[in-house]
Formats: sequence, structure tokens, C-alpha cells
Amino acid sequence: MEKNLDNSISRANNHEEEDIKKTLKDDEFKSAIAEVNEIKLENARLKLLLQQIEKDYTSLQTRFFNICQPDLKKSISPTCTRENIADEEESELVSLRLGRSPSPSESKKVDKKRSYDKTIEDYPCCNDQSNDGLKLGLDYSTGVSESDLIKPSNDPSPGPTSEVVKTVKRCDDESVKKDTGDDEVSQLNVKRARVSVRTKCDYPTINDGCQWRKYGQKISRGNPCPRSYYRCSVAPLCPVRKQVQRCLEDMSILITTYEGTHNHSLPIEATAMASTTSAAASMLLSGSSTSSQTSKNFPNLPNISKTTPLYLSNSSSNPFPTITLDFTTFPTTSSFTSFNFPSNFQSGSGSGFLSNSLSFSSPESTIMPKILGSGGLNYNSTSTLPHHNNLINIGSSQKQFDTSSNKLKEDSSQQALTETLTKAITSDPSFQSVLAAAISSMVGATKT
DNA sequence: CGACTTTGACCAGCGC
DNA sequence: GCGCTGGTCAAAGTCG
Repeated sequence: MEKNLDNSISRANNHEEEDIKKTLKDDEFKSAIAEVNEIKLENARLKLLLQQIEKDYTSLQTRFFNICQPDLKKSISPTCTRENIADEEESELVSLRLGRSPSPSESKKVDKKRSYDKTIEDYPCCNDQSNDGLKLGLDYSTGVSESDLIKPSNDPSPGPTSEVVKTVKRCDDESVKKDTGDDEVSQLNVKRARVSVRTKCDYPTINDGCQWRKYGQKISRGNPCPRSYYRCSVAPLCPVRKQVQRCLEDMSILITTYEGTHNHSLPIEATAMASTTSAAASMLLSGSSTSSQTSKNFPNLPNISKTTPLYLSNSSSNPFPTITLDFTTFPTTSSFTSFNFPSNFQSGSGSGFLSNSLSFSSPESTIMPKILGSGGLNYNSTSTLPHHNNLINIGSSQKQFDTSSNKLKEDSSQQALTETLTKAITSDPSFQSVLAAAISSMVGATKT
């Protein structure tokens, strides 16, 4: 009797245990499902975020290209348009020009001389004293391959590179002497605008994504550190030069001075620096922003100042305007850290030649680096802030999605953002340039 | 062998 | 005209 009772008790216990186990399994299963659902939700949010970022980028890019489009049409000379410039293979390559693009009339005249390559250099005043206006800043051309630009067939007597350079230089000098009036200075400035970049870098040169060939080295007066001269080796006739020299006051600071305009397509990673310098040069040349104004409008940009060349003790020997981008004094709290030039690049092909892509490091591991600092025009903000704050904080968009607010709110916020962005972008050409530089930097950074 | 660097020479501009 | 200086050339050397 007792045995039966015990058996029944034990059986009941077993049932209870099984039930408990079952419920436990159910709970686990349910929690796992809930977890999966959460992950799915998170995934969806992330997808939305990604789409949003892509959408924002595309819209900004389109706007930027639209702004640049008139210049693009003008900058492509008749010689160039005759060619098949729609090279799809180079759709990823952009040509960012620093300085003044040749006008059609100039191009025609130069075409007469059968030296098209000169027209795309920074010496347009060789050809035409009439000033059609200076087209400064970022000049975008699509898919114009080097072979299209430099046509040996059009040039029955192509001299050596040095000959071309010498000719251009002589022409340049003559034009300077001939030219009179107010345009003289501006033209000179345009073609000789220099952008000096100060970076903390332990390596001989910063990696800007472009290919450079060293052609000289000098010990300049007042600075025991030798100055190295590089020319762009992406295209044989590219007139772009850069000078690299260590700062006398602080040897860890590398001063890189860019001069000239690339006459060829640039790899996407090289556009970061090119666009940055272009933006700076356009600021300098447009005269739209003085140093104080620039720093007022772009408080989180690197220090920008119009200077005489940094490395020159005798400034009178170099009349060309130089704008300095000081990346050495970045505020560490600034969210503009995406623009820091890294010093941890690797050596390129072993020839001492630095050909790796430029990558913009940021301590924040966000996909979308914050640009242009905090405050001002904020991505999250639904309010219509005065566009003249000239600041965008795209990177804080994460919060917007974290709140999981309803879609309508997001849409209206998005619309307000777009409108405010549009105002901000269209109101200030300098801002356009800087924004373009930032965008291309981000693209270059994320693609590499 | 080609691409790149090194380095002395050369050239042009500028001030005296 | 001379000397100084910045910028460039080009031959020789180096490297992969």
C-alpha cells in the first residue's frame, strides 16, 4: 500500500519535473524568439539607417554636382567634347581642378597651338587676355581619360615634358609682364594659388592617394630641413607639384604645399586631398572668406589662413597666395576628426613612393563620421535653424533611429533637414566646397 | 629593365 | 652687373 503511494508520488513528481522542464524550454524558446525578433528589428533599423545615409549622401552629391554642372560644361573645351568622354570605365574617377578652367575661347586658341595639355594647366593667361571670369574651386569632369586629354596625334611635334613646362613658364612670365589692370593679380593668383597643408606626420610625406615623383631637393634658407619637390606622376604631363618640408618650429609637423591642377582623372582615394585643397583654394581665390570669417563660419575646420608661404623666409620672392590648412591643431573633442590625416600609412611599392590610399581615421567607430563639428545645423533637429551656422552634424543620426519614433515624424524631420541643408548649401559657395571635400573624404575613407 | 631617388648644375627672378 | 635664392633639370645611382 505504501509502495503504491510512493510510486504514485514519485510519478507525480516526475510529471511535475517534466512540466517544469517543458515550461522552461518554452520560456527559453520564447525568449530566443523574442531575441531573434529584437535582432530583426535592430537589423531593420540598421538597414533604415544605412538607406538614410545613402540617400543623404546621394542627394548631397547630386546637389553638389548640379552646382558644379555649369562649370563642368564650360570647363570641357571643344577639343575635349569632340572626344568620347563618356568613358564608363572611369565612372568612379573624378577630376578635381584647382584654379581657373580655360574658357572655350582659350581652348580654341590653344588648340590652334596644338597643345591642349597646356590649357588644362594653370596658365590660361598665356592665351587670352580677355577675362571670361574666373571659374574657381571644384571643377568636376567625368571620365575624361588622360588619353582623351593628352592627344599625341594632335601634336605632331610633342616636345619633352621639360620643354612644355619651360614654354608654359615663359608664356606665363610674358603674360604677367604684358597684363595690366586689376585682372593681372587675380589671374596670377588663380594660376599660382597654393594650398599648404600642415600635418603631424613622422613619415617623409603624407599619403594623399596620388602618385608623386620626386624631382628635386633643396635646403632652403632659414630652415635646415631640406625641402623636397614632387610632381604628380599619374599623368606624364600633369602640372601639379607639391613641396614637402618639415616645420622648423616643430619637426613633427610636415608642411605639404600643393600647386597646380590635375589634368587627369584621379583615383577616388586621391580626391579627398584634391577636393580639400581645391576647396581651400577656392576659398582663397574667391575671396569670399577671410581667415576670421572662415574660422567663424567653420569653427571646427582646421585652422585656415591666407599666408605667405610658410617655408619662405623671404616672402617677397614668392608673390603667390598660399592658403594654409592646419591639421595639427585639431581640437580633439571636435567631431571633425574624420579629416585628420593619418600618419600610420604604409609605404607603397617599396620604392619610397607612397601610393596607398588616404584613409581618414576617427576615434569614433561610426560608419558615418561626423563632419564639421557639433551644434548649429543638426541632423536631428527638426527646427529651422539659421543656415548661417554653417555646421552640419550628420553623424548624430543614430539617436534618431534609436528613439524609434514613428515614421511620419521621421519624414517631416527629414524634409526639414533637407530644406535646411539645401539652404545651407546653396547660400555659401565656400561651404559647398568644404562640404564636397568632406563628402569625398568620407567616401574615400569608407571605400578603402 | 623600368621606375624612382639623389644630387650637383643650371636657370630665372629679385634686391642691392 | 653681381650675388643670393627658389625652382627645375638631368645624369647617375638604387631598387625591386
